[in-house]
Amino acid sequence: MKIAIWNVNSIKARLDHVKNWLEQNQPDVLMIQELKGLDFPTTEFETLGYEAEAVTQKAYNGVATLSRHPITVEQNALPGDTHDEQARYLETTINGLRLINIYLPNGNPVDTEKFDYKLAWMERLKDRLKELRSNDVPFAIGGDFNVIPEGRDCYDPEGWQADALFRIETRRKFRAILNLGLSDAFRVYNNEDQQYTFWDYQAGAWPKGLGIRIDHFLLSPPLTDRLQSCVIDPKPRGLEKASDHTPVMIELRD
DNA sequence: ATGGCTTTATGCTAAAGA
Repeated sequence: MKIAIWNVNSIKARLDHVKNWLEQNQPDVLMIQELKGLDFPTTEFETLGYEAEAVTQKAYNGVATLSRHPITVEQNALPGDTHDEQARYLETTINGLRLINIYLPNGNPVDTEKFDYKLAWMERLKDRLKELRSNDVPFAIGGDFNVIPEGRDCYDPEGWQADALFRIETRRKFRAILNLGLSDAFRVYNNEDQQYTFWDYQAGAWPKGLGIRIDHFLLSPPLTDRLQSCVIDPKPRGLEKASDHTPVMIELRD
């Protein structure tokens, strides 16, 4: 089973890129982040053989899960705060697998409530995943975590130190989530440094190769044991009118 | 660079992203 993630930075602006990528890569599931609008083009994907479930809001955020197999929606918001209106979480069951699609808050600037919201969101996420682990529900969680796990996952660790994506508080929360027994799928078979999923639009970051790794799959133990590969596909970042993120895809053995 | 681009909003500038 092939499962992919991609922060598309507006599904409207990136529709053709996403359709082309689906046709070329044929994943069973694609979890999309940053839809950036209320409308989701469901029928465009049905034409390609994908069922779609989307959680959207006006202008910002938004996540959608596309699947060749039937989708059961388990949660369309992260439990733990009924006042949280932001469209960042979609938990589904597909082919008997619990697949969680997240767009974790950015958190900048760090001296504002945005950073507090990020850390609180990560704490709620840990609670939810802990619950699934306690109930022995195997799961894969994927998406834009807005977390640089280690210094080797960015081009300039010193320069990123004060940023919400690499602050020590952020990495501690990320580690606490991993310590539920999850694995960073990319690191199961790949020990290379400077492997990125995002390159800024500004300052020639893409042509200079200055990126960060912030889009991740975390797997619970039974799925880690089934992991065959986890690959970053940098090609879409080089297209005209590209998203600033590029897809990551895992393959699980039957 | 105190964000150099990019996108959404019912716009003619602001907000957000990372």
